[in-house]
Amino acid sequence: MGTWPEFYKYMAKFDPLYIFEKEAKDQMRMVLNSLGAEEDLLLPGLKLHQHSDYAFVCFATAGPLGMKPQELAEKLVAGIGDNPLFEKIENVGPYVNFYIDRKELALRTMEMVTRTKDRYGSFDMEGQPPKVILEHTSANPTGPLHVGRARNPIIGDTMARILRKRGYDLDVQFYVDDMGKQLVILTWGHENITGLDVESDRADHKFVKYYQEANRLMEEDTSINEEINKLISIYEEDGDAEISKKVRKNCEDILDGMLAPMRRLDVHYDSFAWESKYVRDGSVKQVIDKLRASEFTGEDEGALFLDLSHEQLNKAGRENKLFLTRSDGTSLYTTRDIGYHLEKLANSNIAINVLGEDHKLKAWAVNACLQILEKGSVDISSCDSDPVEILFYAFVSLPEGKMSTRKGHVVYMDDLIEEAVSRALDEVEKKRPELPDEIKHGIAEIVGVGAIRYNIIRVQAEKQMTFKWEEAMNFEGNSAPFIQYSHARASSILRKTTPPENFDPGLLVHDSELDLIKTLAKFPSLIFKCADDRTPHIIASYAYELASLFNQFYRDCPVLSAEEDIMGSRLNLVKCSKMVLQNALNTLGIVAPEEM
RNA sequence: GGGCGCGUAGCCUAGCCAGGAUAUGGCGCUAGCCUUCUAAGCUAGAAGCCAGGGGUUCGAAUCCCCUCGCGUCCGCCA
Repeated sequence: MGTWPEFYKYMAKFDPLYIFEKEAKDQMRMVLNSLGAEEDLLLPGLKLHQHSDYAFVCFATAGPLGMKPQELAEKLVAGIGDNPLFEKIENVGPYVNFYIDRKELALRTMEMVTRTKDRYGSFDMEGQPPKVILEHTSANPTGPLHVGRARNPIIGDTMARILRKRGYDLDVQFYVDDMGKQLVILTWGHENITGLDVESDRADHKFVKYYQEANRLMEEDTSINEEINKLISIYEEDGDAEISKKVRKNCEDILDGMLAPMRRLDVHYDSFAWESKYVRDGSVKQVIDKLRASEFTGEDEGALFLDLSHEQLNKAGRENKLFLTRSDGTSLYTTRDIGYHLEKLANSNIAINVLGEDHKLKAWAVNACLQILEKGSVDISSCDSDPVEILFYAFVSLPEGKMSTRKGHVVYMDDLIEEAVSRALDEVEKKRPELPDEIKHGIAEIVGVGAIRYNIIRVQAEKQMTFKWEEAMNFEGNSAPFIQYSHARASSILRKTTPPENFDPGLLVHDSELDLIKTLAKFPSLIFKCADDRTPHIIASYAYELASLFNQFYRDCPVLSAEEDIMGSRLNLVKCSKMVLQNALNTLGIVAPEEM
């Protein structure tokens, strides 16, 4: 990123708060230096804080300087003196508090929002941006996506939007598992089972029934079991072009069906990686040969395994072998995944996967193998040395227990979306009966779908969730419709008058106005941090906070009835708020409606 | 049995990585606010041994150790 002043100029271009933070730090550094502090003592406590805009906590620094914390705080305040960027800099006991000059902040923030519009909160990388491959969803193409799986695409797609705003060159990939047994089983079912009630225009819904029935038949009839197993090995060896073609066709159809609810949720993929490719092109065989030659693997009746009892791999557990091939030498899922990831690493600077917590061991093994293949040794001491970065999420369960297609304990995404949109439509009918039907349906779709995305993304990925209809359908309080409603309110004001080009931000002096501006200012630095920390759920909190502050402003500060100068300033604040609400919602993949 | 993750008011949840000043919001509950830019909104109130116990520290929801509870994995399945 270059030298410090260059970085400063870079950040100041995108983040209106940056100059204030830098100035506070520079001032602190200057005074601390004059007091004889070492460089590493300077800034342990300088951060955003509830009691002021920036606060420096003096405890850690005072001791080594031979001062009492409060004494240091007083010296700092005296040494810094007045500063045009800050309204006031004062100490409260051992704390030094910086209060940003609100007029200065309003000016800079509103200027930046007005100028950059939908790019506010987006960063450009300097030079060639790093290439990131983000893999998400990658669900087995056997049937419709259910709610238990829904966390993956929503976390993935939101993360993708954040990384794009951060400026990365992003490729979002869906890894299609077309080598597994399930596809062959389901293809056999489709060819051989008749009389099944499968009316549906969606391949995923149709095929899941053949899949379930074929599984049942396999269990009760050994001859069918054998027949299908034979088919599986023919397919794996690509021994019959006709069979391969059929399986691929079914896979594509199911995949297309599965992605229908994703399209409705505005979840996007840039490319699809087909598992079979890595078997057919020989890369999996190369992986196997190379791993077989390494000191980290062993063989058990011809089956290759990763030896987890090896001192560098010491991963405890009852079973210390993680198998990489079958006895007949054919590959297993994990091994093919390594082939895929080798290609990924070759084509990217950063590879990120979104995975359920059940994949932890496998993901760990893939990373270990990638290290073995790359450098012949393994470092499992920290995730930082992992070639592939993983975002894990905990499962969504139903109140009655785990979601299971087999037991019928499932809520499909399609049903969830249908229900959400239908409930949203009820609300629109109640609240806006005068609107034409077409508009009502449009709003219901936006609101229902938004509510689902929001309720899934708002919770930290690694926390377990229990799916409850009442919560998923929440249209008030901490929910997408709450935020959308604020946006609609802002739009409604702006439909009535156009904000003047020239206005005085200094007229915005009400606490509600100032709090709102401060929150508008935080958006870019938040995107930056959420991108680097991989924490998409924080954007949900932010959007809610912003909407809430806009609603308070809406209550406290009449816009259209205000005196002309003030109206001009407020109209511009509404315009900026609308813009940032829209950008925040867009980051969450949620549509910002003009009315609702 | 072992690995990994989670545990914050009746319910859901932020903060935890980089320890500091009265622990963030929502749902629900109680009491209010629509002749005024959309009340899917706003205001006020009650409600917390931050799972439990030790430790480190001037200071711990946050760091370390132990215990308990929940989830998940430990297939020549994917």
